[in-house]
Amino acid sequence: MTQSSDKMYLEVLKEINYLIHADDLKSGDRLPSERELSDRLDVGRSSVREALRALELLELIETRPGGGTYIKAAGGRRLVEIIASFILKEDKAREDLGETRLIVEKEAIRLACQRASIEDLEAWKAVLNDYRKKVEKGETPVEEDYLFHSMLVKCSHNHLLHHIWIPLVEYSKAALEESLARSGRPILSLYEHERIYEAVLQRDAAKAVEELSAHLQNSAF
Amino acid sequence: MTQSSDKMYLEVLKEINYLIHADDLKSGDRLPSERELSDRLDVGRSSVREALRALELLELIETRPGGGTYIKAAGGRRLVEIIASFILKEDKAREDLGETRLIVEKEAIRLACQRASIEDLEAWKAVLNDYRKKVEKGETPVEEDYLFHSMLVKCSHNHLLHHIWIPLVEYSKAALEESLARSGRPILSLYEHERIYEAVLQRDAAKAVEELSAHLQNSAF
DNA sequence: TGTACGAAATTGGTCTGACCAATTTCAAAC
DNA sequence: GTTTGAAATTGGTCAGACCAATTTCGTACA
Repeated sequence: MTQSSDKMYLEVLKEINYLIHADDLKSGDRLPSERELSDRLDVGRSSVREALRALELLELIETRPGGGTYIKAAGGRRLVEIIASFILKEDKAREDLGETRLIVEKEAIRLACQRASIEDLEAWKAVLNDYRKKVEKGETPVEEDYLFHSMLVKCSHNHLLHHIWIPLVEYSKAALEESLARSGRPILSLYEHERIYEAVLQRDAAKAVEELSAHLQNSAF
Repeated sequence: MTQSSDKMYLEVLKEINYLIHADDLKSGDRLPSERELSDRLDVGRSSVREALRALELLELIETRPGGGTYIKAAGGRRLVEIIASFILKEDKAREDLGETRLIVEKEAIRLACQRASIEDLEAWKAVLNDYRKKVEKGETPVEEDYLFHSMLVKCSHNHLLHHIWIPLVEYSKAALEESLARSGRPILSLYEHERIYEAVLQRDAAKAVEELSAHLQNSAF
């Protein structure tokens, strides 16, 4: 543990990562206790905790007092909030964000046209229906809008693309809320969502991309 | 400091974030010392350190022994590596990787055709020349191949896209080495690189995408 | 007055130990 | 076999010690 110039917590992270790969640990599996890691790696418990806090913030692990430390399915939402507050102080970053989101969603919808299963499309339709109900009640469908786009990217069946997309859309949340708060925008957005959905249902990639691009532009993100 | 159900380190993160915004701190600015934060926030120094380690891993801050803690320009490379190492344990993930890399590079090269500056193109040409020299010496141009593609994505002038691309290509490194080790592949790859570069020089997006796609396919990643 | 040097102070890095709350495990009783 | 309670284990927080690295400050000298 003294062979490297890295800080202890980084060494601990490496060992944890190695352990996960060596033991083929998956989401839900339990890591050794803090004290055991401390003994095993011959470092102080504080160093172990520092490493674990870093992983916890990334939502890669979950700690339960008295229960232990568990691997978590990769999420990243809180992480995104934190990064956003540091990053989005520059105008260039905002431009790149919008552009990158468009790139990811356009490619995702192309793949969705090939790969969306019947079940996918039914789940997506349900989300669309929830959106309509919200709009009819005069409420702002922020969460439903998120879910609509999330389904879109999930229908690509490229998990990595979805992971990349999540932080992108989180950054756009504030802009989305403003957009949907504009008079008449929710019903128009619903209309656009329906056209996007129909294009994917018809497996028409060119039309889907066209409708999606128009939608994102009209949303003024 | 005892008003919330959150863990201490999360409370500390919130306060640090508040401090940064309140004092309009920028990259390079110094945060209060660990001991000062500990006093100010009425928490143990360990809790402060746990919070700082989490931010450090995100490369949002930099700590210098004896010197203090500084805000860093947002990087994110290590972050992405760590997330990827957790995500990329599944076969499906590997398929998604190749596909996602193709998506990112194709979109990047489209943007490069619009945005590459004269300086960009000169730097890229220099990389291509290094590649040629390596091949003529009979050496395997692994690093030069990486740099060629990195330049390609940088010419898009979308920093975010480049950040996303880096881990994608890191995970393709092994496959790249195998590919370039095949007899005759380096010279062929050089030829393909030149055609890609020429297309971007001509600002011909369709041709650039076509040449790039063929190249990535021939590389058999 | 300006510069150089050394000591003191400050800062981050690591470890240990104490103690508490939450959970899990284990043994005994029924 | 089930239930209950005690003991053990686990994470959470804090304090303190001590070391290495850096910064600051005071003094001496030109």
